[in-house]
Amino acid sequence: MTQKAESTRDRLLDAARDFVMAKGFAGTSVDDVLKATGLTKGAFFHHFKGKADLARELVRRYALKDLKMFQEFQRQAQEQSDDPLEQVMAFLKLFEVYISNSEDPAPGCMYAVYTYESRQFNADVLDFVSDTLRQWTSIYVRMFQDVLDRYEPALPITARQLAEMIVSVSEGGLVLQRAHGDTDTTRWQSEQFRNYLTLLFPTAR
Amino acid sequence: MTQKAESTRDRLLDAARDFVMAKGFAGTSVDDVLKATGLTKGAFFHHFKGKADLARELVRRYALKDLKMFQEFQRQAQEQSDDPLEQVMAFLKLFEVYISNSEDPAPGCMYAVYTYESRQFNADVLDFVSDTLRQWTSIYVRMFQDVLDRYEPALPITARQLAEMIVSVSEGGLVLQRAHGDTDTTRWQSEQFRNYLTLLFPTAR
DNA sequence: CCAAAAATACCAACTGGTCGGTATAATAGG
DNA sequence: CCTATTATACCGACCAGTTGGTATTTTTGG
Repeated sequence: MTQKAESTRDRLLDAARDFVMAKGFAGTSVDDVLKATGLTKGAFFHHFKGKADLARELVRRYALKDLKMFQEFQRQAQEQSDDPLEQVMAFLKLFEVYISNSEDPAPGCMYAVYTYESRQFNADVLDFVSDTLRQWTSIYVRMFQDVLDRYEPALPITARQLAEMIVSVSEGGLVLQRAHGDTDTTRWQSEQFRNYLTLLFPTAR
Repeated sequence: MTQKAESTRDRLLDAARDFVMAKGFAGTSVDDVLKATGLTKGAFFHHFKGKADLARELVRRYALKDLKMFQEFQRQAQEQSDDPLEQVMAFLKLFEVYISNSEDPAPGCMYAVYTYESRQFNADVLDFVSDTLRQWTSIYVRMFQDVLDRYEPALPITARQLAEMIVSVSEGGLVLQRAHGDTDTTRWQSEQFRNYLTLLFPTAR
């Protein structure tokens, strides 16, 4: 068999992810996950020390996947152009396509779930979320720094400010998208942000 | 007595709000609220049909307060200037001050809590959240339409696009603010958005 | 105006069910 | 056979919600 069936651990994590993104972490019971996977307590507590351990592994796996995806987007953006601003634009477009093509009926960000249920989690898990968001931001910081190194902005602005703004816009877009049941609010917001960049760097092109 | 002590119902709602904003709705038990208020089951189920009823009343009260606050901000902004763009700027500044002066250690938006725990709530509650967010947006739409009626934007853009962007930025700012334990991320993001407006409407002033 | 009646507000104890978690037994693969 | 994995059975704590009751306030009718 070239492709082994999904491991029990991964089946548990996948099911847990779906429940957590729909009902929150506290709203997701271990029994929910077991019913969805057809497994039993024995399997669950063999793979996870407890529900808190599930929380940690869940967000760690989510962060790993996200990071890989962003690195892939960055790679594709870099091969599309040598211009740093065009690379940022390409990166954002890849992100937009990814979000609006999600087959998930109610996509969202797991970090947002964790931060809005913050008292459910250990400090180390919350620190991990905070750190990972900073890491996500710093990917953008590097990209925008390259832009600022080449082009003069129309307003005094730092790479960090721009990076934090697109992260913020993305998170907010996902909240609104979920609230309204859209598939394209986040993409729309990202496009708006690209408009802003166009105005900020008029010397480009 | 000129000022009656806070009603039992309001005490329950206040305590519930604090718990929900810290642990989520599913993570908040009725007993949590009762322990915090010193009340008992009898009082709770006298004032609310059940936990679902609490959810509804909680978000309705939140929306009412928010709406009043925004109307007050709008009133103050209008009396500060006759220029529609300056009014928007003043409104945003009032919002920024409000968010970063919040005594709440982890402020946030209740609508975000509800949308990220969406499967915990009845359809009518979720519809209410969606409608209220749209209402919030449309306050901005009216303000931006006044701006567009007077000034030519540097890029073709609609009032709705701008309105949805500032709502999105606000929601996202609150997520990041909670994640990092800041008090000023949201204010920072709103300032960025004002930069964008400055670039968009260069003919102003 | 006053007392009977009724509605309101709250309490303490309890119920059936679900929660996360454990102990142990069965099963399976190298 | 032996170890990793999964199933079964069970536990105490906690969950939302119910019950029966008691003050307190409001309404009503003579």
